[in-house]
This record gives sequence, C-alpha cells and structure tokens, in this order.
Amino acid sequence: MPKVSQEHLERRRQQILDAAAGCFARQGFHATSMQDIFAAAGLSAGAVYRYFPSKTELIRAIAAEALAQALPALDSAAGQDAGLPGVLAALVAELGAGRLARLRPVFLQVWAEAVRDEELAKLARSTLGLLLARIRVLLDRLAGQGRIPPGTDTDAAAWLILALLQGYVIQLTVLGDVPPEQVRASAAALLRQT
Amino acid sequence: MPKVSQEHLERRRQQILDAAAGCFARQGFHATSMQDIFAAAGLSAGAVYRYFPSKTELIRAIAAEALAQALPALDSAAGQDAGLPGVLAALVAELGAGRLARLRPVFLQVWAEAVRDEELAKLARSTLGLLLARIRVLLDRLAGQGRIPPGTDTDAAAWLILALLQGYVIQLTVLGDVPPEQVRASAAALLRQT
Amino acid sequence: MPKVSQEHLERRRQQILDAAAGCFARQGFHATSMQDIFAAAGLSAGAVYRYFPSKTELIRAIAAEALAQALPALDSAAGQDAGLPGVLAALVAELGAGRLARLRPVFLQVWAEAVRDEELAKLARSTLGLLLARIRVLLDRLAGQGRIPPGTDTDAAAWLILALLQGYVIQLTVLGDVPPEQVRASAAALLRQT
Amino acid sequence: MPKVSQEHLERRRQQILDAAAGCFARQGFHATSMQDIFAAAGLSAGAVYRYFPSKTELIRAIAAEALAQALPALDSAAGQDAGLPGVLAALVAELGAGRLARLRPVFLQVWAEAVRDEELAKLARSTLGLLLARIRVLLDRLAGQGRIPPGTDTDAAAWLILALLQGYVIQLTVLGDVPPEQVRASAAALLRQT
DNA sequence: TATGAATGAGCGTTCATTCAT
DNA sequence: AATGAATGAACGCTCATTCAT
Repeated sequence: MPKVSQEHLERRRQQILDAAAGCFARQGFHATSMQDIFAAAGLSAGAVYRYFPSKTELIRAIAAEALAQALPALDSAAGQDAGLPGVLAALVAELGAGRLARLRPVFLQVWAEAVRDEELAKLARSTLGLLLARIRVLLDRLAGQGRIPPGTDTDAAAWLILALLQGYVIQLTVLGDVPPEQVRASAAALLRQT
Repeated sequence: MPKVSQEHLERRRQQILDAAAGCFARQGFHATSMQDIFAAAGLSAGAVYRYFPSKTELIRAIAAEALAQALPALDSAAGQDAGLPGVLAALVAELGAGRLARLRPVFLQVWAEAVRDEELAKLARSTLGLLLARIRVLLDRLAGQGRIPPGTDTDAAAWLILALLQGYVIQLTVLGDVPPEQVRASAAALLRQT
Repeated sequence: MPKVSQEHLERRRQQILDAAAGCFARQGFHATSMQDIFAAAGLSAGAVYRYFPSKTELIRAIAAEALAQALPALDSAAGQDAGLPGVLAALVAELGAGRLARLRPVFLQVWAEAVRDEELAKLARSTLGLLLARIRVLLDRLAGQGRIPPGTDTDAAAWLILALLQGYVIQLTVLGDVPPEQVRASAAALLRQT
Repeated sequence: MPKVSQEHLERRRQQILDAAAGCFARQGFHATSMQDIFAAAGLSAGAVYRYFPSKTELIRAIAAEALAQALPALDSAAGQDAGLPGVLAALVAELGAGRLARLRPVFLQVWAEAVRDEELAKLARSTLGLLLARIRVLLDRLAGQGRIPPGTDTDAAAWLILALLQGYVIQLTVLGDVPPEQVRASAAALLRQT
C-alpha cells in the first residue's frame, strides 16, 4: 500500500523539474548547483534525490521534457492551414514569446552539452529526426496543395527550415530580441510565397 | 627593459589559448578545469595566471578568438565570385571540415554561456552584427549582378542566411555529420538559383 | 491487550537481526546502511525503528547475539570428552565451517568497534571472561583426568587457548582458509598430547 | 626544478600519515572523517589530497605502514638470543607498551576492513606470510640449539605463535590490559621451557 | 502496526586561485 | 618569468532518523 498517491509522486517530480528548468534556463546546467534546485523547489536534498538519482539524470530529464515540447508546437503551427510563411511565423512567435520561449536557453544548453553527454546527444538527435519528418510531411502537404513551388526538394527544404529555426533560437537568446516580422519577411523574401 | 621579448609573451599567450581551445572544444567550458588547461599547455598554474587573470577571462579570450575566425572564413567564401549556393557551400565545407570545424563546439559553448555572461553576449552580438553586415554586402553585390531574384529583401535574406549557418553549426555538432551536399541542395531548392 | 502477539513481535525482531547480521558480516558495520538492512529484512524504515531505536543499538544487539553463540559452541566441543586437541579441533571446525563461521566477520567487527563503543567493549569483555572461565573449568577437568601434563598453570593455559582461538578467527577471515588440521597439528606439537 | 625538496614532500606525507594513524587508532577508519584528519594534520583538504588521492588510499597506506612495523619488532625480539618465552615476552611487551602499542587498534581495523577491501586483505595476507616465515626461521634456530623440544613441528608451531600474538592484540585492545607476565606464564606453562 | 516520503547535517572530494620560492 | 604546494569554499550526494498517514 503506497504511502502517497501516484499522483502526488508525479506532482513532486514535476515540481522538481519545473524548479530545475527555471534554474537551468537562468544559469545554465553547470552554474546551477543542486542546492539552487533544492531552494527553488522548496525541498530538501534527500527529497530531490528520491526522484532523480543524480544531477546528470535530472539534466537528461529536463532535456527530454524540453525537447518534447517542440513537437506539439510544430504540430499546432502546422495545423492552422496557413502557408509556409504563416507556419514559420507561428513557430517564431511561439519561440519568441510563447510557451517555448522559457525553454530557449535550455535548448541551447542541451546542444552545447550534447558534445559531452552522449545520452543527451541521442536525445537531441532523435528529436531533430522527429521534427525533420514532421516538417517534411507539412511540406509535402503544401506541395500537394500547390502552396509551395512545384519541384521543391521537400527533404532538403525541411532541413533548411529546421536549421532556420535553430538559428532563430540562438539569435533570440543571444541578441535578446529579433522581431518576428523580420523572420516572416526573411522567409517571404526567399520563399516568395504569399 | 623587459626580461623576455614581447614576442615570447605573445607566443606563451597563444600556447595557452590553443591548449584551452582544445580542452573547451572537447569538454565544454565548465567541465574543463584549470588543471586540465595547465596540463594541456604544459605550464604551471602560476604561468597561466600571469597571462589570464581568471578562468572567466580565459573563456572570453577564447570566445573572442573563435568568433573572430568566422569573419575571414565568410570573406574568403564570398570572394570567390560564386553564386549564393556556392558561397553557402564553401562556408558549410569550412564549418564541416575546414579550420572552423575545430571551433564548432566552442561556438555552441559561447552561445550557451552568453545567457550567463553579459560580456560574452556582447562579444557574440557584435560578431553576429559584423557577419550580418558582410552577408548583406554580399547579397547586394549579387543582386546588382542579377544573381539573386530582383526585389529580394537583402536585409531579411542576410538574417536568414546567418540563421541557416548557425543552425548548421548545431546540426553538425549534434548529429555528427550532415552531408554538405544536403545544405547545397537545401539552399538551391529554396533559392532556386544556379 | 496487545494488537499482535508477543510471539509476532519476537519473530519480527529476529527477522531484523538476521537480515542485519548478514549485511554486517558481508560489509561491516559502517559500510552497511540502514537502507541496506530495510531491504534485506523486507521491511520499512519505520518498522525497523520500532524494534531498534538506532543503528548503534542494532549493532549492540547483533554483537550480543553473536558473542552469545560462542558459549554453547565451546560447551558442546568440551562436552564430547575428547582430549584438548580434540576440543580445539572441534572448535576450529565450528569456526571454519560450522554455525560460527557466518559470525566470524561479525566477531572481528565487534572487536574493532569496541575501541569506540564502550558498551560494545563491555559486552566483549564479559563474553571473553565467560569463555575464559569455561576453558579453565575444562582444563581443570582434564588435569584431574591426567589428560594434560601435571602442574600445568590452567589459568595461564586458558588464556593461551582463548588467544589461539581469536587468532584463528582473524586468520580464517583474512587468509580465507587455514586448514583445520594445521591447528590440530599446532596444538599437538606444542601440547604434546595424544 | 621542484618547488620544494623531495625531503619536504616526504615529511608532509609522513605528517599526514601520523595524523591519520592517530585518528584511525582512536576512532576507527569509518568514524574518522577526512575533516578530522585535516584538523589533526593542520593542513587543508587540498593539501592532504595532493598526497593521497582518496580516503581509501590513505587507509591502505596507513595499513601498509602499520603492518610493516611488525617485522622489525619481531626481528628485534628474536635477535636477543633468548628462549622462546623470552622472545614472546619481548613481543608482548612491545605490543603492550612499546612502539606497536599505538598501532594495535589499527591492526584490528585492518583485519576487520580486510573483509571489504581486497587490497587490504592482500596486504594483511602478505604480512602474515612474512611473519610466519620469520617465526619459522626463529624456531628452526632454537630447535638447532636444542632450546625447544626435539621433534617439534616448527611449521605448526609458527602458526600457533602467530595466532597467539594476534589473539593478544585483540585481548589487549578489548580488555584494556592483560599483564605481560600472564603471557609469559601462559607460554611457559604450555611450552615448559626455561 | 506499518509505511515510506521527507529531512538536513555531514560526508568525501574538487578546483579556481594565491604566493613563497 | 615561472613554479607548484597550499588554500578552503563549495560541490554532488548519502543516510540515520522522523512522523503524517
């Protein structure tokens, strides 16, 4: 007979993840001490270690959670039946001020840390693969609807869009603010779409 | 009269920077200890601290050096009088296997660390600004030569190209290898240039 | 009226002692965590703490139990009406492979820990005293039967035999295996008994 | 060019070993914290860790040093051309109040810890082997001089003497004080030597 | 009676930095 | 100019113990 409900355990876990995500976004993985996380979560060392066996595992859990959020954001942007510029603008808005905005520094941290932690690299690679596939599907649909130029290599285009979004994450985070209209303009300029 | 030549000092400084760059590329800023750098440089703690007053300053110096290398790479790629796809391909080759390849992980580290270190952020911002300006100049020249579609918003396009390159840095580093042809294809697909 | 029988309580207590003895024998007092004991006993922290108020008290209980087992082993060896070499051989067999074998590491732990815990030292001292007295009784009986050389200082001899057995505990535990025949031969050699 | 002399380094190392030996003798390996050792040695954490890479290695070094001291003690006792009781009495005096007295609790700790640390077990085993061999040599010499009964199995007798000494270490440490005369009497009683 | 989530002091260890030589 | 021994605050983590359920 469990002492507390499964639900309570899940809530605690999320409480820790939320606190850690905040710390990591603000200070990066390495400049955040476990003590910082204990304080942010309002829990003791032992309590946090009951849910995550090490700082490394906590980082991986945060990374998994953050990367996982990118997929529904893409889906929701793609689902609005807009043209490509519209989809990009929606994504960019999401990254700039939406729910993904908070996670931007975490994305950067994960990519930087992937150099050292193969587990993190795997995570990042698989997420990138999923995103790429979904973008391809979107492009194929748009091609079928005649909304992108005929003959477009959707495979290559999907990669380009992903790189564009990743670059935007860096820009937003480093420059502080890149106006979303600029992205829209950029996309429009080169895509010459409506 | 100094005991040793200015030249000697400069050589020592570079020796330390090279050793540190190697460590940082391999393990990241935070997982590299100063002791790692002493060992890699073959120097004592005191010797290194004579040239750099703290680890933070050493990181900033490395960042400045790494970012500075991006400009000549862009210039050399732009100077070959190729079309845009050619320029992009040259840059991508440089990032994938050229002199910039070694620095890719450092770029990532710098962008990730910029969140915490405003000095680093400034450095990154100014470099990004310089790159953007140079790309704009290139595009204007290509527009003047009729090698990119008339009416292209070169400002917006420059930003897009920079984001694309940054995304490529992430991809290369996280995925391990993105074939350069793919970038060329991507660019060609969307730019519909020769 | 108690909720559960006295018998149940006793069984639980023994269950914990058995689990703890196993852990302590394998890993020593200090390298065994209370969590190890909870797991080995298949009980919760709270359950164990209901029976033993602290790790220290649990250690003392284990020590008392282990030391107490030495007395019946000596009695049973002495009761077989063998000469001194036979008695020693029986004891050594008991320590080497009999019921006392499992407790050998615990004996060592107790002696080592007695340096720090006066309670444990008292326990060890009183057991040593009891053993000494019983060995003396045995020797007096053998002397009366003319089975040890006349004029033997039984007091001194008892002490020697106890030391011999303690040394054997160390040897068995550290060397892994000292053949029992060697002890018999040793004893015979110096006692020149049949 | 070394910063300080080899001699200085050796002195520091010994300073740490001495401090640690004192702590370990007083409180045992596990109840002694590294902080205790820093304080006892009058050094910082970093300084101690420059000489010993871990607490485990420090324990092993202490064990090696302590065990090594047993050999010269035996040699010096054996070298006085006394009969066996005299040699035993000398050893016992050494263990009771001589230079080995301080190390008695450390011996106990090593034997107890050998259960867990195979490296320590190896150390203890090899020392035991050396002691055994030296005792055998001593007995053979005494046998040649006719100072022990003819026909004595010196191999078996050597083992017995070693066990006796080990038992005495336990007794002294646990009981606090066993009068050396008792050992002499014990030995005399059973050896019936002059 | 029994559970097990939670506590938090304290552990062993690292590492940026200093300074006597 | 260069060394490297030394510092000590701070790190990630453990574990004996408690107590609401």
